[in-house]
Amino acid sequence: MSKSVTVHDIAKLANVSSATVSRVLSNSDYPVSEKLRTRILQIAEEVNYVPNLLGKQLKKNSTMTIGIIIPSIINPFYSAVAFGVEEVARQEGFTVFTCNSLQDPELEDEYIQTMMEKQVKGVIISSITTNKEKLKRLIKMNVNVIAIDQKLDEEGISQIEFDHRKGGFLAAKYLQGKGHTRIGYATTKLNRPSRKGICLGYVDAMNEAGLEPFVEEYRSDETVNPIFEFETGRELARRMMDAERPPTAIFACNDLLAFGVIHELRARGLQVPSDVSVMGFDGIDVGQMIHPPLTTVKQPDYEMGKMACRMLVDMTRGEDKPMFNVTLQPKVLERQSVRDLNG
Amino acid sequence: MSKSVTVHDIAKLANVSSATVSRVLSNSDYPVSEKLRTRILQIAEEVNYVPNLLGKQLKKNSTMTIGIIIPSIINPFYSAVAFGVEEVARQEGFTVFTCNSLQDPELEDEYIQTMMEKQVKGVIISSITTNKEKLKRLIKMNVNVIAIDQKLDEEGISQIEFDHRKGGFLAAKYLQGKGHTRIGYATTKLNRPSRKGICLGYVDAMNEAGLEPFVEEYRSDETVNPIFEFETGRELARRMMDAERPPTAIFACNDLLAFGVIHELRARGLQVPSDVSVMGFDGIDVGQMIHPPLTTVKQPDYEMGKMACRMLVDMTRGEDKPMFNVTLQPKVLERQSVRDLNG
DNA sequence: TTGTATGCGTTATCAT
DNA sequence: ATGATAACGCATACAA
Repeated sequence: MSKSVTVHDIAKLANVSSATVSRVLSNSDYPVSEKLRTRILQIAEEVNYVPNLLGKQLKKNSTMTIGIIIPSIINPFYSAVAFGVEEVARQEGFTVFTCNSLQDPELEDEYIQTMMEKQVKGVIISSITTNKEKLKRLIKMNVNVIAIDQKLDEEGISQIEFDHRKGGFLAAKYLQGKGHTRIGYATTKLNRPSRKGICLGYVDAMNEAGLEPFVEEYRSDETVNPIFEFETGRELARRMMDAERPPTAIFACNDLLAFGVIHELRARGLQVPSDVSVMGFDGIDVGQMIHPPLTTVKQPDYEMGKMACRMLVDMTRGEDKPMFNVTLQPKVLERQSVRDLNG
Repeated sequence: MSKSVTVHDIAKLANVSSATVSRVLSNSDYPVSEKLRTRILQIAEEVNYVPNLLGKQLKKNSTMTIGIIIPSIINPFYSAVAFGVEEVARQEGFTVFTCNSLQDPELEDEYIQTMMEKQVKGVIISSITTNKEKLKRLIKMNVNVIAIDQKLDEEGISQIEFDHRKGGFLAAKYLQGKGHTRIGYATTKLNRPSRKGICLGYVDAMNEAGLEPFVEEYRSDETVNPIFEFETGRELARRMMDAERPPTAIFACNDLLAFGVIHELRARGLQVPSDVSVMGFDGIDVGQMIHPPLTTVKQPDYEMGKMACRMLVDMTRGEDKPMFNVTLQPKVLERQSVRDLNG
């Protein structure tokens, strides 16, 4: 446990000032003679010099780190987002703190606080709190903030939105196009804008076609566990198929839920899609690994992460920060879980 | 973009010294009169004081941050590990840098370097490089290191191992117990100890039973993409079923691969498990969401993450660091993808 | 081209 | 109980 070597140590060894050492080792464009430069580099190499970024960052008042706050890295959707974020962060020389808020407002605020204290340059957040005080403080502290997934109407925050409503609309329209008229929507608690958006879009499409919406909502509060989503899907499918007029197609608010729906249908001896069609939402990878491959609405998770980080990095660079929001568009991923009732 | 407020600012406002302010705001046990304490706390509150951890950490030469280096957060197995790590880190007041090495030795070394420079207290790593020089430097720098998943025989590194070999053995034995004699093992490239371990265990069990091993290896180098694993599974299943004596049971080196195997079998009109049985390895959550629910060998991912972080935290505390390794034991998760050929 | 000296925000040591 | 000051490791304004 040797004390770590500093620029001063190297300065002594090289018989130069620490300023010169710093200039060399920090790749400053400040002129230093080749002779000294090589000598210093050599010594640094020999003694295994490792710069202490704490000192540098304190001095320059700038850390090359950002934070990402998401409900849970276990959720395939968010892990794809995080992967995208990290990819461009790495390319740009940033390191990223990953924070799982577990959908707990207190935890979320706690993490925001920590990010401030650790002096991150930016935060990418999927926020679920209703009280945005902490978040406003973040912005006041000159930390760049980008909201993803969950809409966040606060001044000074750029958004990467996803058009959930249009996604819901497209899904219902797609099912209608396949000849379905009795289309159910299975959703977890409608307590978040994204969920409401999908539902609204679905209802729009049903109304537009003169069809009666059939929404089944799981009211107990959600957790962060993929299996919970799966089980919720089973329960909702149960309820819907026990209804007086069961649907011929079930549209689920996310893919994991759709997996549960399919599971329950099969348990009842129903075939997907020949007996009942199922459609998901999100487009996670495993959707194409199950049987039947899940037709779903693609929400570009990985790309969303990359884009968010790209915007963040740009913001940290440009002095004049052009604020703008991006709205990503949904796309139907046509696979094999929907039956065509036409002809 | 107001300059952030420091202990000195507060000191001025309260007409006290910055030392006193620091003592109060850092919850020091150094005695400060109640009068001053409350006044300082009040002012800090009013001016929205946010401590700059950079200064504190530089001074104390200790950051409450750790790093986790894994191949890819997109892989459900590693995201579960990361989730576990983050959970206990949070409880213990640590923040975690998440790093995806993408199985690239250079990237891995780069991240190790960054972790050193950022002065993390510990690193949890699933290392795939053969050259462990950088890692040794880490240890010399007094950073605690815990190896997970991939074995790492270096002095000063604690390991959380998983008994892959026994896992492979158990799987083969399980299939044998169900009456299977022609059991194939489908694996990605056998270039990592963990994969070799599973294979060895499988071969052990086959030999022990006087059965002929049947290993099909995908030789091209793997990537980090779950879909790649899936496709690999399809390809391997194709090869195995095209063999002269196709197996009645296929054991895959991970669950995603098993998904691909099942997919390919179905594409050939074969039912799982009535025609061919399939067994996976890892026990990721989605395994129970597909059809049929996948029988597999559980590798305790989440618990592994928690345990690794717990050990790490303990190491950062205790002055005398008791080094020890943990070997987690495999367990067969009996679900419905294996047919019982007996009676 | 090189060196000196100061400060980033914090805490710890030593006086008072 | 409180204050003055130095120090953590680094980068930079200024002097030489």
